[in-house]
Amino acid sequence: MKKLNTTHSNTDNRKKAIIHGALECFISTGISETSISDICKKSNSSTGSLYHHFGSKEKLAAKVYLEGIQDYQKGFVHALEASTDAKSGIFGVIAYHLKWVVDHPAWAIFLFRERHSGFMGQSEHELHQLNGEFVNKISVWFFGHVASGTLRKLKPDVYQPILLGPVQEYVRHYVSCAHKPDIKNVAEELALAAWLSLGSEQKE
Amino acid sequence: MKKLNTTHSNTDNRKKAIIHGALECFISTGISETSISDICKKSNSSTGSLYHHFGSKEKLAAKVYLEGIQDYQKGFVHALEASTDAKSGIFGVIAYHLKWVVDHPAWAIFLFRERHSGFMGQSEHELHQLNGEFVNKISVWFFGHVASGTLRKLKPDVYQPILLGPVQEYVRHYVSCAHKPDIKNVAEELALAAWLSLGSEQKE
Amino acid sequence: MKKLNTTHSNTDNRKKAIIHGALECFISTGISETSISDICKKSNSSTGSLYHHFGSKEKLAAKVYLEGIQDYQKGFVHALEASTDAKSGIFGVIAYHLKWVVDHPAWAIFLFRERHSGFMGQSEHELHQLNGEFVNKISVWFFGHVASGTLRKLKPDVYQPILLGPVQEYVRHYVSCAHKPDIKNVAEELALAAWLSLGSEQKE
Amino acid sequence: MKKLNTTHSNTDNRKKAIIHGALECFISTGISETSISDICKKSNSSTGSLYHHFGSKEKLAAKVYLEGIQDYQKGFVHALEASTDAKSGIFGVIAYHLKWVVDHPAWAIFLFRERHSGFMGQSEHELHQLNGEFVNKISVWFFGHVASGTLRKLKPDVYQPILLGPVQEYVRHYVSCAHKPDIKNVAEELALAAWLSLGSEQKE
DNA sequence: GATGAATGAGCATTCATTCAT
DNA sequence: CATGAATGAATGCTCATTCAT
Repeated sequence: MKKLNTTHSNTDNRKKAIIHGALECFISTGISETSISDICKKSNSSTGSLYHHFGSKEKLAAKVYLEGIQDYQKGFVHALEASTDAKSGIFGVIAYHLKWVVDHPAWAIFLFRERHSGFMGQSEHELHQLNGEFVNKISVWFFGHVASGTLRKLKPDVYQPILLGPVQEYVRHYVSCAHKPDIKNVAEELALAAWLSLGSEQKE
Repeated sequence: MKKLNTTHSNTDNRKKAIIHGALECFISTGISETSISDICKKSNSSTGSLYHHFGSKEKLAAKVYLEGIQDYQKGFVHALEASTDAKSGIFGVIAYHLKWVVDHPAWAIFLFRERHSGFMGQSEHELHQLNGEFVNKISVWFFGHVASGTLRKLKPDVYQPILLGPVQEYVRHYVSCAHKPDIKNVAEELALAAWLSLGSEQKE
Repeated sequence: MKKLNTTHSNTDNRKKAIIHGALECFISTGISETSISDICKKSNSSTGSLYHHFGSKEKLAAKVYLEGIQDYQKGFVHALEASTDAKSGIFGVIAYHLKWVVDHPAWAIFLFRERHSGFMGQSEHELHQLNGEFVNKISVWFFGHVASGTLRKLKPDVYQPILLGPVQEYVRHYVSCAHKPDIKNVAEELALAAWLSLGSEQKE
Repeated sequence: MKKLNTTHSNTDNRKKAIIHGALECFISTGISETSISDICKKSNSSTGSLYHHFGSKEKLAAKVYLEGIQDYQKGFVHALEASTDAKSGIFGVIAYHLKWVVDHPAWAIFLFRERHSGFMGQSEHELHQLNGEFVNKISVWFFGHVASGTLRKLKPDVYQPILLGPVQEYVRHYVSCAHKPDIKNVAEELALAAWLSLGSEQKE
């Protein structure tokens, strides 16, 4: 009478359905504006079930956020660390960022459209840890290339803005409208821009 | 015989108080998370008064937003159009942006921390018009300098991200923590980065 | 400098405008559902003015009601007392009722569509007195004709319902829809019905 | 294994309690003047529960109305159609009407004291359908007896007013005061009145 | 008399969360 | 684990009324 051998139980499917339902709701109406009942309808689950699996709206939102950012960051770091030199690293991560956005449109909207302070609640710790490691790895990479002279020496705070600010800004706009970007060419131009700003070949 | 010379009526003061109270609340807890009652407490006004003057929470939020963005954009365009050449224009607007953020910390948090789609409601039209003119003026400036060869020719969509993405990203971070930036030097570095990305002197 | 010789001052006009504005609002949305502000808009007056002249919403509603019912009752009693015999009295008041409804459509809706208990508040006394006299006069008329044998002897409570119930019911329906009745013929049929019910010629 | 044979679930009881609580409130203070909180107190339920089951105040009011009118109309039609001739039909429905009022005093006040246009909102359709069938059945009955010559031929619009106007008017008065009528005798007199007005035996 | 800003209690409704089944 | 009825605090908003000008 027991369920034998369902490797991925219904439980897992249910959880996934809720997470995706929540994501859909969050991006189409905002986190605060999404009610538990909205999520239940979208994911064909019951209030009780949702609470059984996630405990609270806040924890569910955090779960959604972490799920996405983890995937994003893992690929990002991989792209960076797989690079053979500074220039290819910069081109790599910009291309990666754009591709990730195109491949995960819902997550992209959720992660990059708004700030998420205040919604992480108890899970803020987990997020901070994640971000700490992420920033750390990026910094290590940067400092290595600054030390070797391939990247210009700047105030530590500006590396990430200069590297990612333009793509982020571009994506934020792309994500607000519904319009698909011509990734290939845009990636090239944005990456080149970052490289021109960060690389150390003398100019001025 | 009445009301001679009350330059700023109580009505105006009341409205300003409400707008500023709302701004304070919005940035410290978020728009959705701010209740009308919060705003009333903060601005020492009554529910009725708030509604008498603004009609709804949505319209109030829109008013707050428009008030801020109008001031920001006016100065921005001025800085751009006052520039004598492309390089000084770029350095000018970056410096302007950072200075505006430091001078109007609350507005900066409100305007630059989150997207505001969905909170403009009926006022979206007014905002679109405002943004339209703003983007237009910037485009005109850019195309002029591209035509004259001082700026590189790129896809139209990437100019603004490359110009402002880094400062925005920097500011977003600065605004999340509470830490005052070393504006002077940071402005210089961010402006130079933008110039290196956009200027047409051959490098690569 | 004083207003000389305005027989009907602006004050009177203002009061009339408010009463009629209120009546319009009351019949189109209901008393409770009509706000003071609605009435002000409809009558081009200010809140303050309305309160200056009428003191409260309740008193205004009462004034509107009394104004109407007084006019109605005066004509009714006149029609009754001017009659030469029972039959002509009955035909007279039924015709009067229908004509009054057609001539004062707004008042008719207001007076005959709903009960007005609870809205008279302090003015209930005035209304009771008015109704008392009205019912009294009708009763006197009835009893006279019962005594003289032209009208059947019935329980006192049923005379008015039998006399007016049908027209009231007819009017209530006519007033709910917007459809003009063929007064002439309908009046004849309804009056005859009342006469058949009340008159004493033997039948059954 | 669960819930065997709970004929009337708690849910049903809860709904009934709310409907009756609402009815009580509506007749004692009016629909608009009754607050949701009043109904909750009267019915020992919570706001949330009320909204869970009825969706809105308007829908609840409609439900209360429909519940009552359905019961009233069903019995009315039955009394009419069970009659063997015109006269017994008329006497039957008048008696039925009065008896129903006495047996369901709260419903009677609610149904017959005020017009309910405007409070049905979305449910107006359901009501119109109900009323349509009701009026239809009555008309069929009337036309049958007119055709066979037992009832006088009149304009279609006046049959119902003449038949029911007097009782309605009588009941409306009875319902405004709290005084119990001497049903038996009154029913007789009102029914006779209707019969005298409608029946075709020559008189005048 | 006229005006309309100000007040704050009150209202319908929503919603995260709990819990019995 | 799943369900959905129940809860009640909280929210945005309305409105009769007051009062300074």
